[in-house]
Amino acid sequence: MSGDHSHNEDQIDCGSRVNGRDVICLTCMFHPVSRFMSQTSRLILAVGDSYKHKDKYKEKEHKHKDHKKDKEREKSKHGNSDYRDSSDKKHRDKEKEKMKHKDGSTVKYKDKHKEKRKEEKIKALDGKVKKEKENGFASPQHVKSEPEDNFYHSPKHEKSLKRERDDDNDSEFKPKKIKTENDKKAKKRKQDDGGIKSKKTKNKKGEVIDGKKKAKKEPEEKWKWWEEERYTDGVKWKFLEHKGPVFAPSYEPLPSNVRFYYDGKPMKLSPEAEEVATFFAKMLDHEYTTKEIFRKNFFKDWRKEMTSEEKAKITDLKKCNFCEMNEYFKTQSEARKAMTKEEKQKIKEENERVLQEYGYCIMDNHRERIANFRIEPPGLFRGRGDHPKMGMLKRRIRPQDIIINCSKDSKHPAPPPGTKWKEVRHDNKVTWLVSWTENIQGSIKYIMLNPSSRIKGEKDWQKYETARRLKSCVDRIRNQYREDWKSKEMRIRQRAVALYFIDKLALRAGNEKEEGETADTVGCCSLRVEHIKLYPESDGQEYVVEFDFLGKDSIRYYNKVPVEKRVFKNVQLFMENKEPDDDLFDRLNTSILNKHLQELMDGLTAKVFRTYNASITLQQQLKELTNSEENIPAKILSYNRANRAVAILCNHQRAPPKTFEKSMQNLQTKIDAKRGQLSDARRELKSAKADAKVRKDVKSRKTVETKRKAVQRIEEQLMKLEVQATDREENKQIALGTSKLNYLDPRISVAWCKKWGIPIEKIYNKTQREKFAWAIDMADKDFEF
DNA sequence: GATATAACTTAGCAAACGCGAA
DNA sequence: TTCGCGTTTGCTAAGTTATATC
Repeated sequence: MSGDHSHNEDQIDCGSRVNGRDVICLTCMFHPVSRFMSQTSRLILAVGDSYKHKDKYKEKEHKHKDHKKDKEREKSKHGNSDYRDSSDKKHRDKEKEKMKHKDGSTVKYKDKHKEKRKEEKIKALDGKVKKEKENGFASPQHVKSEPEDNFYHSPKHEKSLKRERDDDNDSEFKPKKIKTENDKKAKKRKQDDGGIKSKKTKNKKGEVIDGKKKAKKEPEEKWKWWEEERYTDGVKWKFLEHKGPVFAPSYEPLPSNVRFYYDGKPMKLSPEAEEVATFFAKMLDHEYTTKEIFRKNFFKDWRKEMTSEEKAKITDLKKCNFCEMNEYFKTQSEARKAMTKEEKQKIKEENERVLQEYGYCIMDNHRERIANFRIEPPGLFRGRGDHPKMGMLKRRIRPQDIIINCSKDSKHPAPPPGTKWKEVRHDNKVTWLVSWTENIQGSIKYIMLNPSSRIKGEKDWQKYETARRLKSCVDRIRNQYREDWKSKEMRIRQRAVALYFIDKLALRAGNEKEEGETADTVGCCSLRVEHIKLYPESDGQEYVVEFDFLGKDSIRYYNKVPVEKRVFKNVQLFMENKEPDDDLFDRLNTSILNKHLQELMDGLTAKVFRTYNASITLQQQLKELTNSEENIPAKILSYNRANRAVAILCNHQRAPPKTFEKSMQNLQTKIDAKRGQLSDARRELKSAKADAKVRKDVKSRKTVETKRKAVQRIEEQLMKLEVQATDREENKQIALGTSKLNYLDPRISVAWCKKWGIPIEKIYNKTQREKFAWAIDMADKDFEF
């Protein structure tokens, strides 16, 4: 795996090991993709668990924190000087003069926020609570190759794709009305497509039950919602009926022989305290339970559940022994695995029954699958990365916490006997069926429909249509932000540079986050000076910017990329006279950016660039990598490589599977065996040929043919295995699923499959085919994103 | 305009599932 | 039939964006 080249000065060499993890350069890792990756970018991939420490990274953070501490003191002495006012470099002075000219305001958008962060940081440091970056994952980042031929004009907007549904302002949402409306639609479609499936889709409410049975027996008869009209004016549905959520099973106290020990002595806990103790006991093998914050938060919340006697006695978590409880749960889990077939079958049937009862709702005459109909059970909060709230108790949700959303005229879900819902509302401007407020962040959680549902599918389709519209005006937008790099106003320059990063590197928007409430992660607009390094020259390239920060889910983004001179100079300017923990874009936030984007194109937001660039990259890559001469497995490898290119662009990483090495070894063994088989078969063919030459009879000629076919078959099998090995190796720490599910217009994949005669099942599994049913149905082989 | 809140999408991990080899 | 492994599915945290409120 080791490459013969090395990366940058303070970078890690390809093939070396950092803190026990392999460092792999993607250029070595998979060539076809690297072909389109910028030759100048340097991609380093450090292998490891996303939330594990990486000392090198940590060290750097430490340095920054210490540095920050010093600077804080200095700053409090001298006040916060405006970086625009002092510079010893001539050209920058000139730039600054220009800036001042038009942008004389002294108030920076983010000052308040920044100050707060500083205060808290000082507090944290004073309190000797050192925050460390947990994630040691370096991103396998690549720079999107910028398409030059973006002048394709999508002929239609999503709005024009379908006629808008008449909004009859029906505030009552009576099924009767729906029927009338549907009858109209049925007539319309009869004209359109000969009325296929009209019977089922046109059923009135009472007949849906019938459709239920039908759906089970004849799953091929699916509702083509994409052939119908859409609602307008924010109405999401007109009729909604469901059975409410399924609550977590109530707590079952431990058997008396399973004991908790405090300070070496057995201690019987009250049911409330015991339940919370089991949450911790179940996690004993997890790294979480060794983390100081986790333990602190857990213990604090656990004590809240204790009786006063327990509280008085249990004062030190270190003296708590949960081992017996932990053993008990392990035994339970073993027992579950060892259940008889019949027992397992019974459980399966019960699950199916619950699914049938609670897992579906009726929305506008159709029985639709609900995504998450079970309420999240109580437990300990497991935040990602260095989360300040990890270990806190996630409390049990009760009926009185639940808000039900359904039609007025539907059969309302009944709360469990003796309980009440918090509220039953009838809001058809939202898509959720059930909601509750969670106690860790105070955010609202929802029960919504499955991705295969009309309501989700329509939105998904619309998302890709917006991205396709961007395709037709991306050149104009790019030209504009290039112009804006020269603006006299700082805020406009910042906006333009940020947009360039979002477009070129597929960065997320980067909202501001409340300090101390979540892990310290950033996106584009919230980048800080400490996340960027500038190299006027590096590795023979000019104007190189190095990004190193923790993004969503505390996944590390690392990328060293050459940028245009003007961008470089601007970033230099933005960084001037700032502290490491100052915002890079102090005059920009996501709201400002998105407002600007909205002006450039209707419906345009920062995240559309991610969708657009992901999809366009897939399409380009498929064109480039697919070889018409190759067989199906080879073509699928090409598809996966194109998919991989997108995953790299979007920085979708995964921890290498625990069994990765072993599984590669197994595959290699298979390959070796197959090679042996092949040489045997070839030998046999040779001798059969020789034999046939001597004998010259039909039988021996037949034998030759048989042997020839055997060789061919084995060759094919070997090729398949080798392709599989390549694919798996290249995929070691790249997650394809996220981009496939969320960023790639499915019509591109469907068109590709149709063009090359690849069964769609090879690209999408059952769930994915359900989600993308609309695309599978509507895209033909000539579809262009 | 700033801030809070609501609604919805995107994200990675791990348990469950299911299939082929032994 | 069992076992081991790859794949699928469920789970829920963590983002983005729109909207409401002050």
